[in-house]
Amino acid sequence: MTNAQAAEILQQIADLLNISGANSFRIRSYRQAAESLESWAEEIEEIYATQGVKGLRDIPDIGKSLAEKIEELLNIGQISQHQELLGQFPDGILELLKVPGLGPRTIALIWSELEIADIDELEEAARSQQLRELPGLGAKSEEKILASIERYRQGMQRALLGEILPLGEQLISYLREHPRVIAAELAGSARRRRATVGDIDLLATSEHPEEVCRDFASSGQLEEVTMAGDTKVSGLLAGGRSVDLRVVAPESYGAVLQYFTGSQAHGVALRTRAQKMDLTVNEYGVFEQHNDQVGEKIAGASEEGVYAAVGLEWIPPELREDRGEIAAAADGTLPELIELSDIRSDLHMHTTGSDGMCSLEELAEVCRQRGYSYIGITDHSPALRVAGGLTEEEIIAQIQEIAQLNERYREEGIEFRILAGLEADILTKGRVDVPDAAFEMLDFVLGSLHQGFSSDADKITQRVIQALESGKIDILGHPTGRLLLQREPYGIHLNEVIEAAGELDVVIEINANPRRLDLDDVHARFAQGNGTRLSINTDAHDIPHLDFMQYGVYTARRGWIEPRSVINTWPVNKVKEWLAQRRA
DNA sequence: GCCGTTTTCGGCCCGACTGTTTTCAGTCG
Repeated sequence: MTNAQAAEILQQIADLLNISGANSFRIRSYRQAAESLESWAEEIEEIYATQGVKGLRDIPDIGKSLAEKIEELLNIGQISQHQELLGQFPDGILELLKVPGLGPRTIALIWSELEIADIDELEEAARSQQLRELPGLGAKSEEKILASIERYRQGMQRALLGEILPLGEQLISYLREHPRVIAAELAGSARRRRATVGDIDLLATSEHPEEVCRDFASSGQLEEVTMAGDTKVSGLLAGGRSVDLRVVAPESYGAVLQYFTGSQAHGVALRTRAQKMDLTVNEYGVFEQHNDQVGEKIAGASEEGVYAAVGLEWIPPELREDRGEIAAAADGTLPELIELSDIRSDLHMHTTGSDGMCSLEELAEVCRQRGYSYIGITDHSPALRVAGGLTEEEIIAQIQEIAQLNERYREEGIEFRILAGLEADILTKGRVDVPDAAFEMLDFVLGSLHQGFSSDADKITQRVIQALESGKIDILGHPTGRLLLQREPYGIHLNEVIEAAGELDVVIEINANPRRLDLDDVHARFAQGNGTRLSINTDAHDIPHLDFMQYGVYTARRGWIEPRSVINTWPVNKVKEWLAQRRA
């Protein structure tokens, strides 16, 4: 039972309680607990095994009652309350909540009055005009529900940040070029750089919002406009991705930006704090408040001002997930987050030697021009034949080629070095696929798992830790094998691996490929807290992939990572010393 | 159901929009 699976069950309980009309604060408790579990790096199974129920209660938003429910879940695999709730409603009812515009009250109504229990029955009832007979629903509601069902069935789900960010930035540059726009910014989860994003939220400020809205709606940027008002435009891009634009006056820009960047949990925490200071925060600004009387506005034009008004330092968007950032901003202990400009090298990339698209020399030249001061070449090891794994002779030949290039840089006085690495497969029983003679000559080895994903978590964990203990791995590559929106991570007790890596002085990679982002933010933060070092690498197989570095940095920032924890912010000599120490 | 700068009991974020209503409930972000 993983934390994510337990969180999913708590969310389902919240949904079912919602439909059954339970107290809304109670429902919120389940949701907050679910989110808290998802951002908790230690596994509940392990916490419970070592510390019992008491350990579970140390997780934020888990109290006596929920700790006992999680205990039940861990012991017998289910929660009786969850089963009872499931028994009260038909199977399709939870899916109804996914239809936009359809909420728990309406679902409860149509279930109790018409026994509608799934989307097909709902569609039928709307078409045959049965819904308008119910209190609070009319002909318009039927139309809206039919349109929503159609949109839901088209199935526009979340997409990779790597796909959304370029689209969002293109829309933002359109807005910035508009003569009436003073400033424009991407908001929502894209601004927080979440690994996956749903809708694209855009904000702009202007003295003439209605003109900006009108022009944006008719600009052709949107394939379809679904709503066009004086301050708000909604629509769909070609392909169906939905976009919301809001345009506000300059005096509210900071407040709106704060408001629509989210996350929801961060906003709630911020406004709760404001309340205690006799202030109220909304999307227009921060206002004084005495005995429910809203008074003078004290901030709103800038985001910095909004945070300052409630006694906080400005919080970088990547941290706004209610994971302790408000307390840190109040104490002045926010982390000095890593930035792209701190990165001096990329230690995971492939050449035509294995399955890459360009030669060693070409790749090195491009990296040098990008401003890196060194790189690590890591083609695949012999066992990975499908990806053109190098033979022992080929590895040695590549090491010699690298030595020649480095010699040339030295002669020409160029401050750039190539480290000879290998992406070695971690084989069964923790054997590392690096030939002995090659190992002696390589600068470093990056170890990765490419096979045997389906074996159980205990075995995979054991296998990886054995590989780390062999001393042959300097960096552990993409440690969970996840492919976002596509393949779940293989079962592995990641925090055990992170702790072992910390003890053995092995570095863990944040793979920057937007499809991977592996380690994720939550575990990266756990690693930093544990003193385990990290390395942000692109795993580039072609020149354009070198741009993935930004996504790795975003993930690190979401994990509160500071430059000191990331070895490829170090100068090359420090990395070499560290490697020499390991070999010794 | 959680939690404590006012609290171990009594609170718990805020406003816009929509459709159905004559003053509001439901949904969303």
